[in-house]
Amino acid sequence: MALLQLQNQLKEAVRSAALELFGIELDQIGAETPPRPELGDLAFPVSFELAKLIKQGTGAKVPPRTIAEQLKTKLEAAAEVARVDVAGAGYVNVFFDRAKLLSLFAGKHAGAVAEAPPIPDRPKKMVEHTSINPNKAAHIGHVRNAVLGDTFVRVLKAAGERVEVQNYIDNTGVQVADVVVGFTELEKMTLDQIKALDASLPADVPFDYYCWDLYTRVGVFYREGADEETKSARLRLRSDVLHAIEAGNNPTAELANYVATRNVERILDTMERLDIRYDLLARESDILHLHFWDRAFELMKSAGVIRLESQGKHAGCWVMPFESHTGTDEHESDKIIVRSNGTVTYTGKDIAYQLWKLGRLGLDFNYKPFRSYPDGHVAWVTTTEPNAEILPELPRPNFGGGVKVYNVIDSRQAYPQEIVARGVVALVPEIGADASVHFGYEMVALSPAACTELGIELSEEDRARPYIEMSGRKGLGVKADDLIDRLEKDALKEVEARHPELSTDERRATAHEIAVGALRYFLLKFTRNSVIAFDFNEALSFEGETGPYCQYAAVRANSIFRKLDETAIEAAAELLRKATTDSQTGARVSEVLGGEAGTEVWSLLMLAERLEEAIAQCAASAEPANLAKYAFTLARGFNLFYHRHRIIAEEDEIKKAVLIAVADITRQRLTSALATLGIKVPERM
RNA sequence: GCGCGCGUAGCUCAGUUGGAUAGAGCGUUUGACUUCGAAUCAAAAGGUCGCAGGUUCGAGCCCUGCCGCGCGCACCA
Repeated sequence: MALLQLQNQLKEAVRSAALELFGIELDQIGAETPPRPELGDLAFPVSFELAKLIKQGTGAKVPPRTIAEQLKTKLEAAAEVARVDVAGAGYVNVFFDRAKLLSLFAGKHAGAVAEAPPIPDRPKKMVEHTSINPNKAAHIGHVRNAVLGDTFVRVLKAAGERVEVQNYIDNTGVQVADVVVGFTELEKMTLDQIKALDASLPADVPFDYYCWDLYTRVGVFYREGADEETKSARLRLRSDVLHAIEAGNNPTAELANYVATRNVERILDTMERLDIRYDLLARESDILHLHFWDRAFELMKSAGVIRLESQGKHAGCWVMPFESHTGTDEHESDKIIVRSNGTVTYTGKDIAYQLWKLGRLGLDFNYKPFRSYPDGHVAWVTTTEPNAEILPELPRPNFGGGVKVYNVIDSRQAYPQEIVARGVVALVPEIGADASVHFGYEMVALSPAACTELGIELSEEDRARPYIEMSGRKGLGVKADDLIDRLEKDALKEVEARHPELSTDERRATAHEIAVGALRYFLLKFTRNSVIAFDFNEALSFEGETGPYCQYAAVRANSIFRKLDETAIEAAAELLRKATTDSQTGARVSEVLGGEAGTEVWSLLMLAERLEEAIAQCAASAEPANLAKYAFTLARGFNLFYHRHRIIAEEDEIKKAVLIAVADITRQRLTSALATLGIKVPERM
């Protein structure tokens, strides 16, 4: 039995006791962990609520402590419960039978949490993340998006959900058009020349890096060094390119497609370094050419979700009424979906796409494989070509049609996201208002110190700010690959100093895992709505509350078991099982787990056993930082335990068995928690 | 102007649907490697939880007002 089951059992006991004693039906029973282990293993603050309900029902004022006393006797009946205390103003504190619980937990292979198989009939959840404009390299702000999304996917999977991961490719946007203008106007290049350039670029300036610089140069080209007439001619150039891309089937569109696809490939390479993968790349050009919008437009018109304005400043536009934002003189409250020139806005396209994700559009993409990962997983991409996917050896999954969609998009887009969600729910009310979730997060900004380090000159105004926003347009930002390279270099230096006996490949692999652990943890330890003011020292640290700290704890634990006899774990479990029948052994185990030192060991076990709870809570709250904190707390607990006890040298057989069991459970749970965060545990570090 | 978010230790941040003595990391000071790995551990110092009211057995958390900061409010994507 797992701890979670035991908790649920006790909650049921509280529920039936409340019904029996007071005739009150409790719908939700809160159970919490007491602030200090001396107070117990599980606390029910339920007496306070019952006191309130009794007063409401009968008018009788019953002190919470009196209620708690009555609940106490009911809970003490459970076999796993050693005793129950009433504490404070009326807490019901449960103390478990430590020896009994340890014997229940020991020797099992509990590490399978991260690979919990999805339940096949489970309705599918969709997570869209990354969605970087494919016109330049990814920066750390993009990585925050991808790491949050990928981690949340892992959390959902660990909680037994079926999940589909999508990456939206806006390959027809102005950003791509800008880079195309850069190639054709600034570089005067043809598609063949671009391909030749791409093939000849040095390793330290890959295609997406080249585009990064070109993109900023185009920005300057539009804005500076020319008279107004020339500038507006240049901007016309941009909109001509944009239209050509949208229309498709012309040389400009072909060139743009090459640029976008190459950038997507490079971005996927970057993400793969961080163990981030996708099931489907959904391209905007395909949404356009397969007429998803036309269908959505018809649906919206016939449902009366949008209306055609005949007068006012929005005359000729199709708008969606949006009353929650009161209109002012400057800003209308209605949201334009179709412009007066007949073109659709981004929001309109997004509604169509969101409908498809939820299986409510009545149209589908065509698909073809885009890339295969080493383990055989395939990321597919949408296409307009019919039957493109017919490859008998590669069965295609069914994409789309989820019951719930999480869009990982930064919180600046809260307003457009709200409109999309409302539009969708207005069209298909039966899916419910919570089918579209904006999984928002704050941006990664640069600290003034980071800017200085990057050699970025700041204006006086910017220097006074707490942080400076990154900008792809201005080329202001830390490229993801650069940061990963630097982390790997730093980690490699440490590994080389500590483990000269390892081969070059092993050292490099270890350094890579440490670098990934450091970066992923750094981006996950902040809650979603906290702005990360990026600081190199903090991000490059391997000490304190970091990924490597957590990895290190697991590595140390593993090294104990590498040195122990292979049968030690099973032998320890056997001895602990004996303790449940043999009263003398049982008393000794209780003694080892008692007292101040024993309570510390016991607390670690309790914490480790709360992994499922932590994952479930993380899935429900959609806050990956919760799990990151849990992993760190568990690692910290283990490091203390490690320091206090010598397992291999322990002479007391019973104590050794207890220590082995607790250390084994802890390392399994820690490894599992880290895996769910996308962090691996190296052999040595 | 309206909407959203934030304000907690010197700094960066947590704080579990309102719950017990508000917690971490970094930094500072001090101590611990002859032991299963010191990327570690222990100890100390550090708080008017922005301000003022309110709700109740109980508020960092909920409500109201104010102050400060950030973001958003396009026939841009």
